[in-house]
Amino acid sequence: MDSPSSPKPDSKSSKEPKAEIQAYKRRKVVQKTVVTLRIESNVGRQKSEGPPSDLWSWRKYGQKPIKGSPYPRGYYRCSTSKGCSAKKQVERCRTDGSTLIITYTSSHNHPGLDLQTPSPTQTQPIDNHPKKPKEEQQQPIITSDEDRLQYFEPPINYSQDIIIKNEESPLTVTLEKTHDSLNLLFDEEPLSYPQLMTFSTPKSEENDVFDELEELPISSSFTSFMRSNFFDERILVPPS
DNA sequence: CGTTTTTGACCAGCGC
DNA sequence: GCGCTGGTCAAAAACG
Repeated sequence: MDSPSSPKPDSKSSKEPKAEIQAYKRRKVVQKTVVTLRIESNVGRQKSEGPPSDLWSWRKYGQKPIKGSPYPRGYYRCSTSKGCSAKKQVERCRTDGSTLIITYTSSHNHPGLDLQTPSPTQTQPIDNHPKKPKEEQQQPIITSDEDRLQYFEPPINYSQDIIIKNEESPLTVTLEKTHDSLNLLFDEEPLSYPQLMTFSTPKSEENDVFDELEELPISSSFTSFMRSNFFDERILVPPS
């Protein structure tokens, strides 16, 4: 179940070492927003991966098989703007192939398409953010660092449940997107979404055999965690 | 012809 | 200190 082509990563082809390799990310302290959406039978454009669903264009720059997951993880970069450093990782849930896990990193330096937010004056109903000024869609919220600002907009082309969770927080917000456009401006504290705490009962879709095609020892905690979010609990709101 | 995707290799961080 | 895993780059191929 390794590489479908050459499962033998040879390293004999020693080409000249690149001494100009840019410094990789030193740490993974960058803010990451994980959006978990369930792919139902509603998907019609997703071939097999499901990279779209955003307002920006993403260019795939890498793909790697994740240990413990039968599905590879795709690495995308925003191609809408040349100077945009927004990135996202798309992968499927190891236990549910119907669940797509999109991890957004960095942020966009440009507004998304005008597919939504027709009224610049009419802000989104979601403004429970204390720091949510009036940046409609043009001026980025520059607080301190460029990594701080973030144009975040969840996929709005599907009708599945979207679970947004912060990597650095056990918090998991599950919200159900109906058909409206949701503009969420995430900061480093997505702990304030009292209105987004809506949950829709997941339809009993026909899950593929992914449920048992793997004999990987999944931690019971993980399973419990998943179940808690998908079937029992909807959101975990830690006391700020 | 330009842009995007694919694939292999390389490197850094982390765990053991 | 070594090995493993994850993340990114780069070249070639594919596609529009």
